Amino acid sequence: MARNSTNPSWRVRSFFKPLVHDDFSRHLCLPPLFMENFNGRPPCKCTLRGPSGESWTVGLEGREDGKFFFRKGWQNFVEDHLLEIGNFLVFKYDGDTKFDVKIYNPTGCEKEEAVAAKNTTGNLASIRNRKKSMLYKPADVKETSDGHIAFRSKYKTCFKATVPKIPYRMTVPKKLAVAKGLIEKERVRLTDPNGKTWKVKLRVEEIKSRGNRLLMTEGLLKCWHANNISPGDTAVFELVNEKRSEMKIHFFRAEAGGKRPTVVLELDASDSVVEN
DNA sequence: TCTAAACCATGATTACCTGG
DNA sequence: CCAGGTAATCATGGTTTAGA
Repeated sequence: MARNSTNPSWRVRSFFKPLVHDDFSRHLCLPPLFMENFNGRPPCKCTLRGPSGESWTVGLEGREDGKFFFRKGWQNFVEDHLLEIGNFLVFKYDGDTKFDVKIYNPTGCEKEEAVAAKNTTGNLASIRNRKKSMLYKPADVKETSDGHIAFRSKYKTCFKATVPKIPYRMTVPKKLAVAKGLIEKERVRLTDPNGKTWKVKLRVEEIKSRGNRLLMTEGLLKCWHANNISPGDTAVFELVNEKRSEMKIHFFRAEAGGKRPTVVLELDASDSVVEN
């Protein structure tokens, strides 16, 4: 049966999906009523046209319970548009195999980063990572006349720390950890300057009747190794997404003699800068 | 042997209290 | 209100232990 826009049997042409569960990154369930349009013969591949006008090919797979999901390729769409819980997607169907997708923030406004998304399907993961990294607002880093490094973040929250002698643990400043809810999280995702992401475990350590501290542990060492980072180097963490505990990390290496670089943090929208 | 957790020690900083 | 003393909290890192 030809599916086209003039087919009067198409009752449901569009639908919306709020992203409320954290499994959205693997698949997205389509509304059963919308699927009834296909009379049991849905296409196995669809094209999603994002807000940028670029297209992504996504598999449409059925499950035994009769539900249908965007599956194969969907993850690319999610990553390229930096989709996150709270985003609101509107799908408009052309009656054939194409969907126009609009993406909105919880504020009700269209998501800016999504408008800028470019399709890289089929390219290497590193290209995807690099592109993702570039979608973060770049920090303004300048060397001052007295040899210091002025780091101006476009995000509200950042902190700097020296990579400790015992490199597989690092303290997250207490105030920030509590204020930003990190103390209740199990993991953070760090994006290094190459755009590669690292899942790092968070662990609250009790300090014998003296309160506690939040440590980044498992996974941290791999990130240091991959970036050739050693104890004494300075790392700056920007909290780029509070809900998803995503941080972008910047490195400033110590000089050969072990002299640490002096990094001064500044913020555009003053919230919390923590200097250790 | 390496990584990571658990526990401990210490110095620095911050918060709080009190007397003038 | 302020200065000084004290207690509480925090950051850092060392040691020991466990598990892969």
